[in-house]
Amino acid sequence: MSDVDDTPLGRAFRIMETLSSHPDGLTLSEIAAATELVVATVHRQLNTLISVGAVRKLNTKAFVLGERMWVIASQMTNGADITHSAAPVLKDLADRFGETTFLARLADSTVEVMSTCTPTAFGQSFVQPGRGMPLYAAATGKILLALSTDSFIDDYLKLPRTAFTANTKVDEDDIRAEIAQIRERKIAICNNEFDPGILSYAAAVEDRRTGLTYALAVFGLADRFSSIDRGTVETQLLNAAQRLSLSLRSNGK
Amino acid sequence: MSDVDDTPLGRAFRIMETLSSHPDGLTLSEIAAATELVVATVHRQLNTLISVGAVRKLNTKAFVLGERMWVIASQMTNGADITHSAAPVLKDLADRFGETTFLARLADSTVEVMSTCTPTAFGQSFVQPGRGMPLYAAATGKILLALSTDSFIDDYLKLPRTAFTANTKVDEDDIRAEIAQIRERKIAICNNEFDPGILSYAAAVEDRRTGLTYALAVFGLADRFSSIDRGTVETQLLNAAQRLSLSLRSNGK
DNA sequence: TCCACTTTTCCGAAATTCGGAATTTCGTGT
DNA sequence: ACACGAAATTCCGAATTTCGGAAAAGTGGA
Repeated sequence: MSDVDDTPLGRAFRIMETLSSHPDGLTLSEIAAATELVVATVHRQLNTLISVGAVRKLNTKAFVLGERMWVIASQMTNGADITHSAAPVLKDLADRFGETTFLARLADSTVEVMSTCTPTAFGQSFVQPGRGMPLYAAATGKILLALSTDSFIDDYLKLPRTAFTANTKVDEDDIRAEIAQIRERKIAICNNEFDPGILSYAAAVEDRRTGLTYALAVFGLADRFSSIDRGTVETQLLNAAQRLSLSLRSNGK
Repeated sequence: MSDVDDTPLGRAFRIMETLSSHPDGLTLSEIAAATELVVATVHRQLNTLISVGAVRKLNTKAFVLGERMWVIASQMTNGADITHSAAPVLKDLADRFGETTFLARLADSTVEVMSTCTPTAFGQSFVQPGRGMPLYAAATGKILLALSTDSFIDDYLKLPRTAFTANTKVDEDDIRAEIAQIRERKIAICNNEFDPGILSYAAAVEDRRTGLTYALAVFGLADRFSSIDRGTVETQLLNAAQRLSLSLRSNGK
């Protein structure tokens, strides 16, 4: 529309802008009409946008913004949309077990806690949003590490480690063995390995829009929390993670 | 990095991706290093990105993602980040007056309520998230309309209007007069003009990142709510809007 | 099958980008 | 104030990419 938009990049942005307000996708001709661009141009632009991952083609007819744009948007908003979708899930889980729950992600080789939820009518949380937990000790760290690429794991394991408690696993072989197990069971457990006296479980949440994975975790004093059957916790947690993952698919308001 | 990224668009995306994870900005040479691109290329790309509004230059040294990207990100996430920042402000206001508060935006010529907050320990809300209110009757509608461009207002006033109550202003001159007043006072009031028996106040929240404006509103039964001094409500509301607007500047975690 | 519409392909002209190298500006220490 | 090294900006010919009208191919309904 504006004069500065009459450049290759400007046209690409006009298209992306149009797609951004149509989550269900638009067809080639609809995009051309909305952007006031020539059909052939839109067609070519869409293909280059697709080739860099900024746009995705749905059912051979509709186009939507692609993974690359979602990753950028997620970064820009600090994952606000995921935090948003996660709130009810965190609350549900917290109330179900009477323990603190939280959502975390990988950032610069450490765990960044994005949001937490304490069971209604209960004291304050042990984890504060922010970053800092290592990937080899806390449950969230373990699950995030286990689901990373092998090359990332290799690099990470070259870094030095600290034994936070007597239970902390610092030996590379031990950690690799646990990673294998976590990959199979889809659940990570941390019993007295990071914070003394604390037991926590974590499951992965897959964001299909960005390809990024997050960790959903429950967290409590071992004395109290270990009285709840382990299988029950795991099932509920996996269930919640699944639910959250699905709710991210079409970014339902 | 990838082979498909060796195209003009791919390079632009590499740069935007890099900037997305550095909210405080990066210098030209830092970007060049991070993206593994030649400095001259990054320099040129940044200029074209700036010319389309995708990137903004800070203090003559640092670059950050620009308005255009924020608008797109905001659209993609359905304003999740604003909703997120607004939550505490909404809650504070709601508790202060004991009335329902909400955040809304303009969408397709109607008001879309993004999130609501009822005072703690009180019944349910009158407004449900979703869309539908007209721009000439509800307080949120009025403020959003008043702050739109003149051409938008002209177009909008050509549409037909309905008198929801005996107080609804439907005459074009009346509406234009009120718009002028709202622009000056920065506050819109709706007393019994849309929902019968309801009094509401709305103020504008400016999102400097996107250039978009949102409406922050308080909402209550006229019988009860009108007992609170009008000046007090307006001051508090403007104050809250200001606070929210500032918290959007640097998207603090 | 025919028709109307949408999508894809073609292609020469025009615009944009690339990046090495030269030039200018900026920040600092003396 | 002056000099020096790093960062930013400008230059420019070669190479790549884009543009959009027009033709061809594909789609779906009557």
